[in-house]
Amino acid sequence: MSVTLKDVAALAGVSRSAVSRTFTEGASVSAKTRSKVEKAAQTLGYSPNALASSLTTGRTKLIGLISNNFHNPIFLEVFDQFTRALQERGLRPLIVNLTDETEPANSVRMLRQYSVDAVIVASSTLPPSFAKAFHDAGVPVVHTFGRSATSPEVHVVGIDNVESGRMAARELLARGYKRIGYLGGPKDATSARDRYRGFMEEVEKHPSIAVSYSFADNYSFEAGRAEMLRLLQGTPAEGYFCGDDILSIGALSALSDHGLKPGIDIGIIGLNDMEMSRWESVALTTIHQPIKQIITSSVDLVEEMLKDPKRYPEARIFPCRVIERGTLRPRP
Amino acid sequence: MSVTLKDVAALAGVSRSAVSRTFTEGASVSAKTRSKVEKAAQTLGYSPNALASSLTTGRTKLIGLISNNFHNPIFLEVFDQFTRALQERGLRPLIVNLTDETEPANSVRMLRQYSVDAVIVASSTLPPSFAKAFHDAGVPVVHTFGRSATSPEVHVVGIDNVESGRMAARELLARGYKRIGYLGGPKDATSARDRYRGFMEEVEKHPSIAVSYSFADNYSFEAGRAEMLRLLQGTPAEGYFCGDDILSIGALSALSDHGLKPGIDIGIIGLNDMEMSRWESVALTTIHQPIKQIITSSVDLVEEMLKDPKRYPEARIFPCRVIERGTLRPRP
DNA sequence: GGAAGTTTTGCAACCGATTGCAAGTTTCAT
DNA sequence: ATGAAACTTGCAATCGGTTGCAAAACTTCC
Repeated sequence: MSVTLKDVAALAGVSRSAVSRTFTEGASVSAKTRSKVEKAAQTLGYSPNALASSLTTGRTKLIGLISNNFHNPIFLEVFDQFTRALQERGLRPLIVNLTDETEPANSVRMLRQYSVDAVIVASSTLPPSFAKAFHDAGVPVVHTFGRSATSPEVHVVGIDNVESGRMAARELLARGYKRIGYLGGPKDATSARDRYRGFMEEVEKHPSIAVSYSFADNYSFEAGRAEMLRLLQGTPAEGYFCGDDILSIGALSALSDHGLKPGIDIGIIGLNDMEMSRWESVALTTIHQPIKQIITSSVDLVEEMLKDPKRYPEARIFPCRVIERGTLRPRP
Repeated sequence: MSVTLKDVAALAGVSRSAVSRTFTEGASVSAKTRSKVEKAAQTLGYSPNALASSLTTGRTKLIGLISNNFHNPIFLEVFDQFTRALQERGLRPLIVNLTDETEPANSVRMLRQYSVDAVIVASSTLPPSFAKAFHDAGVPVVHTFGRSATSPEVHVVGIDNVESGRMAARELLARGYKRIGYLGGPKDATSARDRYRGFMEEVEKHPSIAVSYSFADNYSFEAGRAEMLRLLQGTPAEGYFCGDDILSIGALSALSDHGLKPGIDIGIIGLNDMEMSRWESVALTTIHQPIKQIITSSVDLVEEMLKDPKRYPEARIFPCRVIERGTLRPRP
């Protein structure tokens, strides 16, 4: 069927080793054989079977990319960045869509069957234990957007979620909001909990401030909208920190239903700064999470681990910053 | 390092063949050996190396998934559906992000190196020749969202883009718009051209109707917005068919800048019916493209091709229908 | 020209599985 | 108990490559 090493060797009149060597970086071949081989390979249309070679080399260049955020548009950006960053380095993403399950066992088994060189868990909602399961199975792993504090056994790249919560609280307070609220992602997501913690920590320094909180069912437009609609049935706060831009946009939609103007009637600050938040019709004031840097750094880290799988675990934390748009009242 | 067939065989006290056979469907093993092997495998934590077995079986269950639409949110839905559908059937998506190139040679080579069993080209902008390159290289291929008419050599699953153009035109005419326009995707995308063709074909039956057209730079919010802003500098038409929901949403944003109300001042009809179009703040009237059915059918087709790689090429065309929301004036 | 040093080459074993074949074991009817 | 038929099993070759090792082929230098 397809053309193999042997065919090329035969045509070029050399041994199979010679052919193998012309296709492996830094192997010893004379210019003469190399050119003979290359010509033969050319005419036969040969290209080496990466999977076969992985058998002996132990490297597949396959990287498992696991996620469960398929309803948050930010993830398209994340996907785009990841696939590109991996491709640029000659690595191949093998996707796992975890939409309905959070049990690592299956994914671990499957990814081991395919001998992935490493795994990237790209999710802010999966627990550290999920990533750790790969580590325990001997698979190098990076948890991007993961929780840093409590997972010393696994590489984590992302932001300090607690600090981002504080930052949001400070921002709302600086704008003079007196009754503020946290509208977070799903209660069991580490990111939602950490942001909550930071937010509360900061607010509690100011006893005069009234604070409330609630958690949406997941990081999605619908969940954000539903939660804000619920809040609007009672007495809403003056300003909200929504734990993610997509929640914010859902919340904005709820406000609009009630004829409320964001930034005027009710303040909203999000987190992520996704493309959509920049749209003029959205103009969301938000905390910028440096997605691109986080992803590049994650892939860098993956490469490091390919060289040294026992690399000492590390947390790479990137700072966030507030992006001023139109959904908070101006600072006084 | 990792535990292999041999280790299990040794522990279970049987030959390697016996182990292999207990792990392959429908092979001949006695209940006794099977249980011995399973126990040994259990204690060792063995699971077969899919790549090694692919060497002899010639099947990897790896499916190349190629796309270039990483700036259209619809693609997140597409991605979600594809990865799930493949997973459910025990197939593994190997992603290729084609953002900057349209030259098939590289992708073909790479995917052949990884011995993918088949390739799915998920793009409405790549030409039929792109998909054909895989066919020519002997790789089974399905072009999802591809152009059906002129590519008899490759399986295509999608909609009839020409007909969708006609449908849009009929809808605008039925609402009594007298000056209508097509705001399409990139000029070199087959989908944009076919929709244009159908649109014009239908309009030309009505000589009294004034028609105009233009093409956005790509299928993105920014491109749609930019193009509509440009149109608004002159004398815009009364109703537009935007060749994709994301273009429509970009266009809506432009209208809003000019204080124009969609459905009242200017009509907009999109195509796709993506999640976002259902958001109350968007409420886009659009032509529903049955994404889920298209994707399921594509993966079905992939499975068929695994059984019979020489399967006679087929176009699977799914009907669309208009979804009435708020961006067209009501039918009289 | 020849010794020593450096490169290049092919052989053969190996990576982790599968599978045709023949020998060994069961089953079962007689 | 016997023989034929049906299952199981292990051997050994194979899939498409890589790589350590020793032999062969070049260089270099005197």
